[in-house]
Amino acid sequence: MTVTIKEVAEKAGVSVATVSRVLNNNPAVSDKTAKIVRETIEELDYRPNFLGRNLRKCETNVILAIFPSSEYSAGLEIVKSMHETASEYGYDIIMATSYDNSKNEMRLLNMLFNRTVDGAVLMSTHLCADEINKISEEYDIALCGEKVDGTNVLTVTVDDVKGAYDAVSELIKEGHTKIAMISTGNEALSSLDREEGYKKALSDAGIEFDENYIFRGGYSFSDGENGYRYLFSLPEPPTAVFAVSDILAMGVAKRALRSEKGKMPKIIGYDNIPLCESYSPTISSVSQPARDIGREIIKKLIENIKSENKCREHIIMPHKIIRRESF
Amino acid sequence: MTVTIKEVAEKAGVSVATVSRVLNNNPAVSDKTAKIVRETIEELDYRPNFLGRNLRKCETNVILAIFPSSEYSAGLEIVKSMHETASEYGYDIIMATSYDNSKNEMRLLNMLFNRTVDGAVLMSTHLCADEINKISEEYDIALCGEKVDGTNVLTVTVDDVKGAYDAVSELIKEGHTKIAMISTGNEALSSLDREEGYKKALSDAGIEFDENYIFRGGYSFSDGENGYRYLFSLPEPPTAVFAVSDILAMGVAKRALRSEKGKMPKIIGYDNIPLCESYSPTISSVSQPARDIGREIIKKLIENIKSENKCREHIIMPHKIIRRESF
DNA sequence: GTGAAAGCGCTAACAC
DNA sequence: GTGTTAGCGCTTTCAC
Repeated sequence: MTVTIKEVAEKAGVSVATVSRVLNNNPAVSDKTAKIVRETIEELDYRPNFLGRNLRKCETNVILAIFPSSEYSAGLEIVKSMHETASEYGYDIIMATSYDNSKNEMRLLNMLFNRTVDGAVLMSTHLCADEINKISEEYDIALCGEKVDGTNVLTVTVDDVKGAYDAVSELIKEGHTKIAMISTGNEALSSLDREEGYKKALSDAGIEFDENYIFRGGYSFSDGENGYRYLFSLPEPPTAVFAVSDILAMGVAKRALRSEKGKMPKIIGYDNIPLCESYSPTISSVSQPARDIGREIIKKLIENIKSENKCREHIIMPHKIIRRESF
Repeated sequence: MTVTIKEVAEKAGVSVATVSRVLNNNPAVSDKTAKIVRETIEELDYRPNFLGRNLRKCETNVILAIFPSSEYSAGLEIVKSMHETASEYGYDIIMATSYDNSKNEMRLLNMLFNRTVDGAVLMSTHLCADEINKISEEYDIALCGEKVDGTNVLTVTVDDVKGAYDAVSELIKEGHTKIAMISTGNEALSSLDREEGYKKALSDAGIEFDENYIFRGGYSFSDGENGYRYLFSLPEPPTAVFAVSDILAMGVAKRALRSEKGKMPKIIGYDNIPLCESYSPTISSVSQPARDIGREIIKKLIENIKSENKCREHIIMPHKIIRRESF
């Protein structure tokens, strides 16, 4: 077993309370005593056991970010900024992945229930509103990037309806009328919102919505490729494509590049992951302000952790359309 | 405060010891008592506080994987498989990023020192051999993907010298003699090994090594692009390029595609990240067996955690050359 | 089969 | 300014 506070106290010839005071920078310790204690700590290479400390204080200064899948690269950007903000407050961020499995998600949330972490950020979730509300009665959680209807929990997102609306409107402004959409098949809430925005933009421009112009697959690159194959074998293929994620957009671009028919449709993705800038062609996208999202959510979550007065706002951050070669 | 074991005991009319036994499936409890206790737990929605539990048992069943940067996507593959293996043993994996900063790394390792986690896997590290050895005397850690010379710690890697050797040898076999390398500027140990393998392959084939043919930048896509710009403005540009990472290789490919001089060099990257398959052109690569690496390292690490008999082997997993369009 | 009680390492009243 | 002590929530030995 490792060295404990008691051993430090004995060796330094003081009580454990004094050692504890030194550890917590309590000013009520004389400089002389503090010096001796610090030297002893150094000498024994003592590290406080946080299990004891946390048990007593009922806090860990760690926040858990739960990812839906390891492919959610937009989330990594956000976590990076969460980390920076958390550092300022003396908190650490750890990540874990549920691999799109609600059982895993619950298991990870156990770290919250059993007080291994002080709070959790769900970067998209498979839980339903009731479950989320129940958890938030007793624990500090936040939703990031994706709101869940019917929840009353701190949430930071972009407006997905509006983001999609703006993206599609840009395409319309350029004269396109045959605009297809590539969405995800499941009930990912952000996808549904983006579909709504897509339809609204068409309708506001007086373009009739054609169900055949929506392809619903999964999240992956190859789903984008399949989307291309489907859409461009239609009798009247689209001239522009709006995809609910950048990876899907890249899949479309790749297939288009290789197709013999040649003509490259205009393409716009969503999330503006770093790779958009690097892909060939570079991919236009709807950008989430990752830095601001991460900062905002951690700031509010830590405030919630520290106070009885819980903020349950739904904060909407502004998005931006980034135009690159694909559009 | 949440409901505790004591309240469960009172409500169920038994002692805390009995509740604890039920929680731990101790067979010495009568079915009747167990049933009552379980019902009470359900009723009160009681969740054991792991801080108490862990403090007592001195274990948390959580392993921390420390990432060097959020761009290390090959690591995500490995963590996925670590997670699968850990689950079988009742362990959870959490991730955190040091953002290539050894101070952050040490801060994260505090979770190990203060017993918040039972073990840690360093997915590449900025610590030196002495520090690592010292930590491993008292705590269970493992190195993954990158060995550190002079350490005596459980390590699972591929043979980077041989991986690079094989990649370059393949290029030579195809008749190339002007083979450049794109490496990282810093002292990332795997990069150094890969440089060694590169040189050895050339020398074994009787090709003279030309320092001008090595470009050293960072890890990013744009470093790959810069590498291309540098190499292909040399009086005698190479005909093939070996890059120490797939992202770098993609940067080269993109610039090559856009260059007016037209000719695409043969390109091979390293790590075989999923994107290799999706990029345009698809990127040849040296593949690490991510699944096997993750499984092996977690299996051994958990064995170490549970036993006094520490395995400190350096396990080398086989690599594979994956040929795609870029080569 | 069950309960009482000690104790894991730490912090925070409360004394002095 | 420092020490004594209770107790955070849990497990486990030892009685019974």
